[in-house]
Amino acid sequence: MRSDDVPEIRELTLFRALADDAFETLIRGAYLQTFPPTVELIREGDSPDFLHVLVEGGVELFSGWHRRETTLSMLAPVSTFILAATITDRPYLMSARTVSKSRVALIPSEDVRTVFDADRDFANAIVNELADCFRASIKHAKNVKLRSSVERLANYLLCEVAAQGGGSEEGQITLPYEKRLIASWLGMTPENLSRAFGSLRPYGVKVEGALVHLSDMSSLRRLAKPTPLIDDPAS
Amino acid sequence: MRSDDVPEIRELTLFRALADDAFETLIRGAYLQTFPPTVELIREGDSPDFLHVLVEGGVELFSGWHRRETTLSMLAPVSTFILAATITDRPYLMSARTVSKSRVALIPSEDVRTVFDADRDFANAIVNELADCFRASIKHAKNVKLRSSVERLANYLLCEVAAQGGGSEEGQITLPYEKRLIASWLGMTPENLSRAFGSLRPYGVKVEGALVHLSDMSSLRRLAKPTPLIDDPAS
DNA sequence: CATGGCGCTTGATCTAAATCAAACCTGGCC
DNA sequence: GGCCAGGTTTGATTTAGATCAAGCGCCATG
Repeated sequence: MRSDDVPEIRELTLFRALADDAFETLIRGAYLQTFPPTVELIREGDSPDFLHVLVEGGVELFSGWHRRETTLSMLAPVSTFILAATITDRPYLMSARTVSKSRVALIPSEDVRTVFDADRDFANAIVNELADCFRASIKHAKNVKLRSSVERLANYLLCEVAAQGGGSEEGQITLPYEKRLIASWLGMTPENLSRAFGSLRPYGVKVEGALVHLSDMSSLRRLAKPTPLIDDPAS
Repeated sequence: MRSDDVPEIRELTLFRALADDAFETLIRGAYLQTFPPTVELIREGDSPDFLHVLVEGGVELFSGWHRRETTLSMLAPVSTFILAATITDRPYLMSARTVSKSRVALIPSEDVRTVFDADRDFANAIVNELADCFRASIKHAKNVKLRSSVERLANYLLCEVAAQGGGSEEGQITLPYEKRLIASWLGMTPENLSRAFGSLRPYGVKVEGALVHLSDMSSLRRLAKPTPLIDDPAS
């Protein structure tokens, strides 16, 4: 494992409270690989041999069912996947694929479980991480079941502009993923995402490729009606 | 707390591995209440003062957003809610309401966190319970995003007949909840659920009130295409 | 036993989104 | 610099599901 990446991995909430020797145990048995885009790292149904850590790039968690496919999560560095499968040693429910050139650390699941048994702080961190994942999944289900596709897009844009340091009235974002991936995560087709962007034009939303300008966020908020119980990742 | 209920609560996976004194700590501070149907036990956004244990009856976990509402989970005895909120001490993301006369134990969240800090086996059980909740939520999101409403109903019936001890070709179930609640959980209106039942008639599905007869389960499976990665609660 | 309320079913209509097709645009590769 | 492939946009059409309305049936209550 390149020592360059270790500090960034150490700083992850999951690992931060770990005793040094416990962290060393995990890192010593891990290895790091760089993957080009569109490589399938995990296939749903498979056994979770590793806890993956995305160090650089981007990863999509998705699932398929008889010629249909949907995106369930989009991961940014630095983050782990899939802790719930690793800790319970049950088959992956989701597949994972790189969406851009990515560097991923693979930590053997057995090592994770060994340290989990031994290190109290790690157990605490795991509990909080699992609770966060579960809460994120509930928010996603609420988003999909309670809102129309235009409402989901509007709220997505408001979240993204907050994450990218925009103002409270105007802002600009660069979409972090291809539009067809965002469409899939939001539960719609790429054509429909395009039409949804179009229907937000009267609310001050202007699209130029991957660049999106928001010039009337009050108006957009009135349409979107954001709530921290769905839209705030930290809540 | 009535001593009648304590053995059933003790047998829950979450509490089974607890040391006797730790379990006593939880039970001593808890109290038990009986509620009539349609009582709101939890409101989303509120602070999680208690971990609830459903001892008898039924509870629906649901969420609302500007005049819209959806069911996110239907709980049967004996089960707990909402562990993720209790353990992280963050606001409830879902509301809970009784769907029939129910007996519910309320265990103070502080006691839960105290025992979590002190009892290693409890920490393990909590991790597994959270992972299970997260996995169930992923399966629900997959069901909602990947399947049509008829496919969701067909798979629901196949699951329910397996849970109620039906055969592999024919079976009969009693719907455990009102149809409008099942419709909400499956992500459709009551009218649409009725029509979905109707469109399953050619597949051997016959409805009489809350009683459902399945007389051609091979045919129904070919339509439903069940997969353990969505439909098996134990997988 | 009668009445009223709520859940469910059915019919008619509307709408949001998917599907299919075609054209355009952009970026990467030769 | 040109070409090609993939992503995106736009148009037309279809479809799944929602909405609205009305009627029926069942269960609980008086």
